[in-house]
Amino acid sequence: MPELPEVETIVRGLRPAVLGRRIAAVEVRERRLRTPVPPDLERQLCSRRIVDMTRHGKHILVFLDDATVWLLHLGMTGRLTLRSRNGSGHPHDRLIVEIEGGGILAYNDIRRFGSVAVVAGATLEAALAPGVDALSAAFTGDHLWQSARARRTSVKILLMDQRVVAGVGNIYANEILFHAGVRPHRLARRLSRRACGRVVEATRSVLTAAIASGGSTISDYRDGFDRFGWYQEQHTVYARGGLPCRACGARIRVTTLAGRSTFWCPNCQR
DNA sequence: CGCACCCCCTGCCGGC
DNA sequence: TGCCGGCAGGGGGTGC
Repeated sequence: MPELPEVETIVRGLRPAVLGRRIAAVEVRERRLRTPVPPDLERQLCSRRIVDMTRHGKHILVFLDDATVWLLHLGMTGRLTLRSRNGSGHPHDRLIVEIEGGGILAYNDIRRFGSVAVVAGATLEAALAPGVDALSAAFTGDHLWQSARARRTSVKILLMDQRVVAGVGNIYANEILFHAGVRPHRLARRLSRRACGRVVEATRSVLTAAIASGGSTISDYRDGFDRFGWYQEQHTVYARGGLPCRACGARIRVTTLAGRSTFWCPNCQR
């Protein structure tokens, strides 16, 4: 589910609500996530004050007052929401964090593909995928071009490789390549610097527009306050196989690339 | 190295 | 109506 725009929306919403507050209690309801929840997570989080909350790629970073960082990755169906009070009726709650005077931060994850950990601030970079954040100034056409040069893979697979650029998943890779006018299976190393620049520009504009719409809700995604995103209404190709292209009317094509559904317009993308 | 294919897990939807 | 296969925003592992 959550790619960069969804994670950014969650962080923007929750950050002001938790900043400066202390974690009063921690309850792990399910330790079997993608990687098992560490046995000492409760101890690592409890009584810590939250000094900052940011995002890198698809990771949520919660900076704590003992120079550690609480890392969350939401996988496919993860949600991080703030509720006024604890309660039952939330079947897939995996982690409950009580914020002193600030409600309950609940990590809910139907499929348990997400992960939770606490790392020392000094080891943060090692804990994250090495790719530059898709919205950072470091993600340039030249960076993409240089990354593509040594590799023999398609531009879509490269764009989704978190070691190259962090934050782009399947929905937005499809959307970005439509806006850049580039076919997903084009060999990345055969793109010109100029074309790489167009892909990076499209990345910035698509992700920014998606954030402005609160992300895409396909089925499971909700923001930090349990609200839907609306960018799915602006999707041009994703999940539109067989439908007419919004720009030219040609039928949107569907194929599989690296096991992921891939959509493109045979006329608008070359 | 790249990639096709599998896994993890749960829910939903369409077809029969 | 009910069952079964296929598919889903992610990531990691294997073997060719």
